[in-house]
Amino acid sequence: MSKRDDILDAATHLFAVKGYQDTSIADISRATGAADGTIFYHFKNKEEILVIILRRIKERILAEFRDNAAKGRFATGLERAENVIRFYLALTAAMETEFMLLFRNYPYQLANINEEARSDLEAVYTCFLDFLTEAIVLGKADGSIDDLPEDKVALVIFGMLSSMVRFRIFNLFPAAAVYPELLLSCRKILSK
Amino acid sequence: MSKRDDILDAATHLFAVKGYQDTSIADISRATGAADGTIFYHFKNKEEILVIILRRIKERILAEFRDNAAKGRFATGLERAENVIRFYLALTAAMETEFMLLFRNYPYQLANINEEARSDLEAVYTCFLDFLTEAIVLGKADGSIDDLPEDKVALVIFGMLSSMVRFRIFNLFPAAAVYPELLLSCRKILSK
DNA sequence: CTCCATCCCGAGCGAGCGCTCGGTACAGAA
DNA sequence: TTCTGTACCGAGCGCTCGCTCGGGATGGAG
Repeated sequence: MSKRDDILDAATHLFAVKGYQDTSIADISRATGAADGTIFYHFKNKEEILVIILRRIKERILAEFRDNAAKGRFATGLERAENVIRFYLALTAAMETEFMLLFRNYPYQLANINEEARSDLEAVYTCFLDFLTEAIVLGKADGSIDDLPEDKVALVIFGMLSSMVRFRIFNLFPAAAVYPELLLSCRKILSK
Repeated sequence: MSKRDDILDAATHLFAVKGYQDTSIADISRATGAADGTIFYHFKNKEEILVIILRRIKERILAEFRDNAAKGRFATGLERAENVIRFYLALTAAMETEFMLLFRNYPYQLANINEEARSDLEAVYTCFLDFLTEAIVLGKADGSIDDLPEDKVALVIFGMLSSMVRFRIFNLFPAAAVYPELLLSCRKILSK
């Protein structure tokens, strides 16, 4: 493992757990054994570290979603939609640290002033919303899903899911215990 | 208006819009015309400003919810639940700045090390959840709401609502356009 | 008037921050 | 062997931050 990767991994963890602003360069160098100077040899500044981390996260999430979409075969649009939902929940559990970072405020503040960060964050959200919207369109066509504006319903469901994940990751509520009701609620919203 | 209130108002706005960490004492003094020293005459440190702001927000939100509950008369539990939901959406619009602050990460970080902040934040969430849970229990009894664990369903609905409000407040998605579908979804989840 | 409390001011402190820069170590090419 | 490029180090610079402190203005009580 190269020092550069060490730095990215440690920074990902620290930015997620402590937050970007509360993580100093000294924190990262302490966590990696690298000197301050080494960090600025590999990255032009602190902001660039976060931008590159967001890029890595985006690429991994998009790849995972494409993988999942490629291997699934479903009889109805509703089943496809439920697969996307369950996959999102599983992915947020498997990539807990990464989603913790995505659920923080700072990346969105950065997105306002950094074009790369903005497009990467957008891609992550669009990815899930697109797959879900696509499934809803199929379901409306085959009659398994209620006839409602697909992008709006997708956004409502996305909000519901991401809130539960946020609650779970930040230990605000025992949200994992609610997953059965969560899936049931999604089914109620989608079906006629 | 006393200088102390000026400081609290300006700090509320700045903490909400820029974030706690990105707001310096100098920012607050510039916004109020008060000197740095004046701020530390009224508050023992920067953290205390936020703690007092959270206390004020909690008290106002709890009062609003109690007001709403006191004046409402509803035939069914479902109608009562829908009133709570609509009231939450109206309140978040009326107190946009305050909810923007509540949706930031820092207050929760603070809650981990400050008992007052923790209990105030908890009270805000418990307030909404309690009113909604109560309505669901009534609805289950009178048959207007499906027989599901009331606290879990309340949490799912709360998540859905708060996500949409967050999307709207931070301009992430055009979430206000989704409010009709949001209410429809709540009804679908609650009814049999 | 004096005295005291309250409110406010702003220069300046020490600490911590992101970042620079002169330097070292070492591997492979010439 | 010398040269060159890559990786890494850590002292320290310049700056901003939260916060302190000595003092000034005002107003009511004695």
